[in-house]
Amino acid sequence: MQMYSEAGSNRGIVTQLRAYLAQTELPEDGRLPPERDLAVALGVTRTELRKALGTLEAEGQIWRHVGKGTFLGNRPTDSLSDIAALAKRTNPAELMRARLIIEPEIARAAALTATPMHLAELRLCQTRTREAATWRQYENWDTRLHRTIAEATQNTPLLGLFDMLNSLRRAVTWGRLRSNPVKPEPDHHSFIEHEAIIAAIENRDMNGAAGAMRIHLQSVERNLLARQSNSAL
Amino acid sequence: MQMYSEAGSNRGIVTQLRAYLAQTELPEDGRLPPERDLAVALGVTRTELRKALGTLEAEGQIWRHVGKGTFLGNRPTDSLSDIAALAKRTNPAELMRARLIIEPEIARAAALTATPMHLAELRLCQTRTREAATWRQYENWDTRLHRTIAEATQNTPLLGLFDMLNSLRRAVTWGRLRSNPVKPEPDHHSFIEHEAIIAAIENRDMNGAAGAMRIHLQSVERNLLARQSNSAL
DNA sequence: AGATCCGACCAATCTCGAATTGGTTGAGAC
DNA sequence: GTCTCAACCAATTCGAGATTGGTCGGATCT
Repeated sequence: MQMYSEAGSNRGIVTQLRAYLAQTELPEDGRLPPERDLAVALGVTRTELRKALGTLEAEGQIWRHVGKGTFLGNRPTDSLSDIAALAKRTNPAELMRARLIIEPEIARAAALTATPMHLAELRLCQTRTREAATWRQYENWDTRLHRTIAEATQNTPLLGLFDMLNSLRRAVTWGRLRSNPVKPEPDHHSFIEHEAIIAAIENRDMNGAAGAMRIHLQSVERNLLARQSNSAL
Repeated sequence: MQMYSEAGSNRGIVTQLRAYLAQTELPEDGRLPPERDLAVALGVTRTELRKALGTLEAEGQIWRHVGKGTFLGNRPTDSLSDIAALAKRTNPAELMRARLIIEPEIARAAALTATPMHLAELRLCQTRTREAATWRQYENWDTRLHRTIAEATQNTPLLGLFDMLNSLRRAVTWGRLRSNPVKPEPDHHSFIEHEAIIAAIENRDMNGAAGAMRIHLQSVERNLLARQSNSAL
């Protein structure tokens, strides 16, 4: 707990610092010189300078970080898509909720913008998942199917969001082994559900695509929960 | 263009390599030894080994990258949320489409899960945007308002997606100056629209929140397009 | 001849220690 | 007491050297 005198030379140094910032050409990233150099340049003590910088920081004019430096403007959002950091603070259930919110809307958009090329790719993926000899192969084609839907939106940011969700999924699920070593059953629920999604996209049925995707993800969610509760075996 | 003989010793080395991969304990990340070491370990030439690795890569069993190494499994998706790279391949219009797809759904989820704390924060942001003396301040509180809505979903992955969209927005819009130096008008369209969003969330009206957010973003979009077409002035 | 082996080189990437930077503490000057 | 100064701390960045997959040309073997 520190009382500011606010009447001493502090005020003067703050204005001096403001003047410096106003007249000095800063580099691209808005970084200003290190405290040690800046103190010499302004002819003040580092202690004094730091007090002034503290004032400016409290005002939100600048932000500082150890090892990085002092910067002009607003601190960039910290949690910017660091997959690993994000994965530690979440869990499969929460991730599933996010997927249930996002992916149906992606499917809806895809129904509007998918090209014949995308439709052909979807059909290929569907065939390959049915033919898959191992779970590994199945998951590869399943992943590709879902990503093709995201590509079909022809929207780069949306595709980026989808990839982020996917990376998260891998990071969160990471280390878990699939309990069932055999290949997927021919009547695996995903086949029918995938078919519904693809059909809706082919028919330009936006609501249908979103609904089918939601049903599919809910089915996957149920499967996930069941597998978790069985893991005690 | 290279013709594979496919009948020579190549086949044998591929199987030898498969056996090695099957029986060897690989590190966590699925990385296998450098080609030079592996060639010695298997008692074959690097040229031969590389031919076999090429076959496995064509089959999708492994993937390689200069400086990194050779890895088992599928190559991780390249476009994994690299904001800067993503920003170069998109544009404000496309980004706006993505926001129109995602953010209403976030608002919908927020209406279900927002706590009194979140509601208070939203009210604070709304007040501050009205009081803002400069566009800079206005944008700070506007950004915080939208982020609070994302926080209100209490879903970490969803918040991560929102932050990614936000980072993208800053990166894409980067360098553009606001043409109007004065503070926002008291009847700025955002005030009413924000009010509608917050009210819907307070009333737990999920459809209302999603709709209000959609209307708001469409309004922002119109404003953006108008400003772009005026930029010739 | 033709394929193969071998060494060398290249560019992308990783590694890891040294330098830089904001934050903190304690002794000493005023 | 208050301020100054130097030293130290931990987070971060920087940079030279080592690694690694990819490529080329001459030597070697069949």
